[in-house]
Amino acid sequence: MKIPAKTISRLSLYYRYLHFLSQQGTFSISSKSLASMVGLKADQVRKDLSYFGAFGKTGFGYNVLELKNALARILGLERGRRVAIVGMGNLGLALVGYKGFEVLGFKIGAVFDNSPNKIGKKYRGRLCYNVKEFSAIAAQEGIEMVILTVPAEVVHEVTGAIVAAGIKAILNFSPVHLSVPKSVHVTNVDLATELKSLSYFVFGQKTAARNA
Amino acid sequence: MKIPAKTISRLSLYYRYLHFLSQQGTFSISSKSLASMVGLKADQVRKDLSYFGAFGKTGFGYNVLELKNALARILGLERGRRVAIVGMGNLGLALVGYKGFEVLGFKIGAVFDNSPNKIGKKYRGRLCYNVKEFSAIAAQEGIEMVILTVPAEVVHEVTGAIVAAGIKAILNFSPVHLSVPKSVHVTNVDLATELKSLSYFVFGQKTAARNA
DNA sequence: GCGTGTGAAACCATTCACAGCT
DNA sequence: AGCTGTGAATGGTTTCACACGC
Repeated sequence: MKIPAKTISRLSLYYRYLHFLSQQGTFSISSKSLASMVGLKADQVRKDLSYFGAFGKTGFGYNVLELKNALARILGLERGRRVAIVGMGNLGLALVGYKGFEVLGFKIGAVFDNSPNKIGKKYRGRLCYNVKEFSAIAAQEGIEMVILTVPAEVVHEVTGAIVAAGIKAILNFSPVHLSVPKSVHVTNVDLATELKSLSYFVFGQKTAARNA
Repeated sequence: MKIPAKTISRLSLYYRYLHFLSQQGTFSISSKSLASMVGLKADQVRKDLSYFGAFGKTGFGYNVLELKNALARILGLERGRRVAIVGMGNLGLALVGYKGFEVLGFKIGAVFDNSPNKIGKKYRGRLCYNVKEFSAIAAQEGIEMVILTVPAEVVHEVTGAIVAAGIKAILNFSPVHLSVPKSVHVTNVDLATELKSLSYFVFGQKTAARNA
């Protein structure tokens, strides 16, 4: 069966709320309550889960811990993945300190930059390596995923090195399209684009004059 | 005609590349070349544009500057929108310094926090205000959009203040669902969720055992 | 020939509605 | 009674394919 990509990102969302609920000691939850927490309909939650199996008990709901563990398995989170951040500019720096990653099982295993000012310095306790050494350090540190926060000018070069090192997952914050082999998964997070879309919904004009 | 939300985010993307092309002095471009820059098919580009009019010349392509200006009009970017950042933690701090916003016509008009340690300090030249004064300062500074980077615990309270101040556009980085009136547009950027989705595509298992 | 604009077709995702279990 | 799991229906988006203009 073909599973929609949107289903996957919703599963990630559910996982976060289940994590929270399990910390609260909540034992069970219905699709309806879970849905209202994340701002969706109960149908959607059940359909999403149904792609992967039947996790609930009829007339009862879901066991929070069981469902959380099932989602961890599905999402590949059973063991903490080691992540590198490449590019110690503003954004990279902020992400090194972002607690949301560690809580959910990701470990920042190494950070990289190309500037002599930054290489060798420590950021939140992590030594910054030369991006030229990426392949060696990534292997040594068991890096499996990369968060890419470098400026547009060096994206292609850096991406080449990351792909060559065998990394298959890149979360790309730089505002350019990455060309990578199909076997490498890229998710783009584009802050300026998000703002522009938002601008349309509030201020944009729904139609434009035909060109003269 | 109903315009897909996805079309809008792609228009934002096209805009960025057109901006770049116009700086290079490129005069015209075909849907095919534009598509290859952003990693899409030419059909998609043409279809997206066709919702708003006919901007191209048959057998020739699009005039870069004309198309860029048309998109600016459509997206509501003709004049710089003033944006506030609420929450001067790691991420908020990084975003104050993020150049991508200013380049594309957004202005960081004010920054806010609730901590006495931060209120009154300057961040990248911008005075940090008490979030309690949000309404007054936002009016004074002509704030039209908000980037929300506060911790989960205070999200509801802060969101209430933002909505009460009449803001209609929120870019939410906090990992909780915002409940706001339908007239307020929220776009969520959830970094941990993006990483988890990525994890699925690389490490996740496509099916799970039925529950025992 | 090259490249746009656009209906029509194909594809994908969400919502509905209900059977079935506890 | 309450809630899940899922086929069927609906709705939305992308891709196709072709008429038309330069």
